[in-house]
Amino acid sequence: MRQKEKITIYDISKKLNISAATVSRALNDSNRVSLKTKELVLKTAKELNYQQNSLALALKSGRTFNVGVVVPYINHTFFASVIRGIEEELEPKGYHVIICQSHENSENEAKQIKTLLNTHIDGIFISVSKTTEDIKHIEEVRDEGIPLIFFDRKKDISGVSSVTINDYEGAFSATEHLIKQGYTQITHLGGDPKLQIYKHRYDGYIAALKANNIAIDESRILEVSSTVEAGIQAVQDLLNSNTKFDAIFSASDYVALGAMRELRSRGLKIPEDVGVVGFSNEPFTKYLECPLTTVGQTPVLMGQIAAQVFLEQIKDKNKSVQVEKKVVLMPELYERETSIKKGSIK
Amino acid sequence: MRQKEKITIYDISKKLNISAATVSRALNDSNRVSLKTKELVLKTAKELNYQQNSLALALKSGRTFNVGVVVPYINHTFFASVIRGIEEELEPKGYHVIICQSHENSENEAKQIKTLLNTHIDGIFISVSKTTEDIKHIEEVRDEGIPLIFFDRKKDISGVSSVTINDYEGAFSATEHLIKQGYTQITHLGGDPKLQIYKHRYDGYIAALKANNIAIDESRILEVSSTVEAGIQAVQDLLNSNTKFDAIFSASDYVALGAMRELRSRGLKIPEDVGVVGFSNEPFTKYLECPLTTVGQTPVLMGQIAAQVFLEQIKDKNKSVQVEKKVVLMPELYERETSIKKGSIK
DNA sequence: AAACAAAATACAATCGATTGCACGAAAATA
DNA sequence: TATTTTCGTGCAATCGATTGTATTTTGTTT
Repeated sequence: MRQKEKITIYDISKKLNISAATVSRALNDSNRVSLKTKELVLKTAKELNYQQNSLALALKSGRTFNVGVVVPYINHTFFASVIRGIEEELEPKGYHVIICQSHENSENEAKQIKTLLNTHIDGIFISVSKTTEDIKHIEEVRDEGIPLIFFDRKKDISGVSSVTINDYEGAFSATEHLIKQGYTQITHLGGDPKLQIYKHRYDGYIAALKANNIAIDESRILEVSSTVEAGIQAVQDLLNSNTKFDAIFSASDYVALGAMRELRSRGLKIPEDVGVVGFSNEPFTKYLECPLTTVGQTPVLMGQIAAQVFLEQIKDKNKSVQVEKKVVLMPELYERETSIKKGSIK
Repeated sequence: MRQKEKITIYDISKKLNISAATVSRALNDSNRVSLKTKELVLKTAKELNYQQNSLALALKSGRTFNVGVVVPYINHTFFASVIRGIEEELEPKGYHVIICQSHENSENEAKQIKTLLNTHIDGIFISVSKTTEDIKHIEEVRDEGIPLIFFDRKKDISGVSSVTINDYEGAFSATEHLIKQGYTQITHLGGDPKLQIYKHRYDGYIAALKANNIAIDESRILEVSSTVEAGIQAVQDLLNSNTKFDAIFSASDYVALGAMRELRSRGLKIPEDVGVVGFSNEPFTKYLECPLTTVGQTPVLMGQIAAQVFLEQIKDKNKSVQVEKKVVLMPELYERETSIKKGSIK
């Protein structure tokens, strides 16, 4: 196990009989070093296979070229895809991405942020946990002057940038799509409105009904958690309470899947008897025998944009006033079979 | 944007009129500092909200408490889940996880490893890309004395630990399961044997047939890429060439799904006419109307074990001889509907 | 009270790179 | 030729913590 000894600027300086300061300047292409010396240093550096020690640089400069990403769980496709986007955008610029999981728990989230700050990251990307209400730990990041970017799940904090999708429009177009297909009694299986995304999806649903002069029926609106089981339960509740409906707009693909299961087991046909639209474009939706119509959120793009926002903030860091940037992406409706009545003309 | 000035041991030393060395020793609970001074320092540190500067420590000690993970793509459920396991195991020990993507490209992989080494990570976890044949960049990690752990996709390199699943057994039990269900003409849709995992799955398939005295028919064995389209194509090829078969064991869930699609569109019933078993337990497999029997790889566990192996190596680092550790996990067969003939007794 | 051992603390170098300031030499100006 | 610029380079401090080696202080022993 031969531990290769690392080459430093001192090794170069000794070999060339010049000072380390000059070596440093030469490597950084300072105009205070003669061309001859520069070339000599560069050549020697290459010969000795010199690699700049990023730790020493980080200690001196305060920049680590590391960024932190905090998400509830990294093995949820959506978050993993956003992270992919961030990584692919930042990697060419020399940044590394550190990942942290909050497990949908506000205290974990706060702790993760704290250790990230102590690791001297250059920026933080975060999608807040469902339980996060106290935002002190997030404000602290801003107050330390560390660039902070929300993605998807944000909180309204002045001075913090965010990249989200337009959940309102996504829900609106999904609902309107159902209406255009001839469905009129559309239920909404929504999520916890404490998360802005679910609130917006609800709003979009309501607005689409209003825009099409369809009365809003509160009994058709249920708040459920994002699981298959909750979807099954929701349809059971609807049917047992004799609520009439001919379509479901769910704020979650999992809930939509559960709903489909229950509808079928009750002998209802999709899309003939009931149309179904989900949200998120989870990978499984397109692999179903009857592929699920759903709203796609372009997560990789979201990550890329978030990374770009970060890079801009870094660049503008010397500027006196940090302007927050709010990017809102347009979701995309994937019209598949669960909402297209056979023989109907779109 | 008030940039909080960080408190250092010098601030504490000034305030207490003692040397920074003593402060450092007090904070590290050295027995060369009097109890009185220790308490005083600890109290003052808390008052001033002192946070140890991890960069300075890293520069001095050479340990960063960062580890790197290199995977083809982080938004593939399997890899994301392994990373989750690694993160959850290492986070309590103070480690941070840096992620890199190779995009299934050997050169990218080498580059990522190089920049990771330059970032002074304390260890590297890697699942090699499909195109990786030259392993110089991996040997370099070992030669630098950086703990290296392969997971799932490994290369045989002396002195490097690995955590894999027993693909052979997984394939064996999957194939035997089909045999027990009464299928005898079992095709294998395998992957590129350059990757050990696919070679082992192939071997397991062959062994199961032999163990059950079933003749091996080369025409029933196809090598395909891991996509739905390839699965469709494979079944078309089999049917067009009039190859007889009553079951499919696929080394990929995606290929299995494609195969199922094509079988159905040709009017063949699953599992009555053809049984199907996949590999990986991709999330979508259980959400299908006819859930797919598949071999699960316990990826989160794999990540946890890999992290444990790493922690052991760190602990043993002072030991003269580094022993490589090879952990092989047992896969789990999820028996679902695509391989269970109705009315059959398991 | 002197002598010595033990305990507590301080000094200074180190990890590797950057950078303000000083200094000498060469070049430009008077 | 004398004086001022310009240019190239070196010195030393700095980033914050650790640690081997003094040095001082305290306590014990005779």
